[in-house]
Amino acid sequence: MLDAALWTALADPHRRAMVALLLERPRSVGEIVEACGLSQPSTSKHLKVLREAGLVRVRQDAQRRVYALDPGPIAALDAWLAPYRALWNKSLDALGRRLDETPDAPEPPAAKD
Amino acid sequence: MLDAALWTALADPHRRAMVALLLERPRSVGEIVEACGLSQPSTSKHLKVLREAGLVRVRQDAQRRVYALDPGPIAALDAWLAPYRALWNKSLDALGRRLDETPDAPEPPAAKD
DNA sequence: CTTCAATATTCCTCCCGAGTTATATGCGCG
DNA sequence: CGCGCATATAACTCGGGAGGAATATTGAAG
Repeated sequence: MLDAALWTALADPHRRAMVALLLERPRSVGEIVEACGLSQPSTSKHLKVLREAGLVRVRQDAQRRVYALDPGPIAALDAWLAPYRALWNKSLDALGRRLDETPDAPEPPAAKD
Repeated sequence: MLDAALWTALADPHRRAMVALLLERPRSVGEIVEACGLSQPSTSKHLKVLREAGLVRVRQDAQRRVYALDPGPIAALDAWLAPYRALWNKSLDALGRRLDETPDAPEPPAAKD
């Protein structure tokens, strides 16, 4: 189960914030530090976790390291989610299929679509 | 940020296994205990976490408690994922758009669109 | 080669989450 | 009404993850 690291990485709200931040555009560590309000070492550690989960990639630009999002692992998350999508489609479908189990409602003719 | 509990719940591999188990069909606690190989109290605690994250619902059947998956939170996860979907679609698109950044390739005339 | 800026790493502390054992609750049955 | 089964909760221990301070590393510039 390789994506255990992926779930662990995304379990932390600060790391999710970083990922959301990197969705807009790649950023240097300094920018991320300032945006997240964390200390620099803590930020670097979080970035390391994201890196090892494969969620981000680093490009070295002079002294700066620019982090960018890697879409692969998030696509894997989407794939994990796939089997459940059928489930909630079905439940929405059942909702739309009218709740005729109401014992005292005499079938209101509201055909709202 | 209500879905912090959701991420926390799904961060644990045992709980993900339980969720996957409940995707097939609702199960009693005893079944889940046996399937996951955990002790009964530990299983109950995990189920409590899933319950408080809204991921599962309980139906009481005599002494047994039958747990079933609730599609709502997973749909929320899907919604969270939505902004990233564009990202990896774009990256796949870029792959298909041919990697013409190869320095020695003299601009192949493949105008594929 | 020295120095400075940007980032990573180490060490330490603390809290939270997971597991186990023991116990409580609730329900059906005789 | 007391017993046994299924599940939940409490009390406790333990390991890991998160945060901060201090330090190491790397690259650019002079």
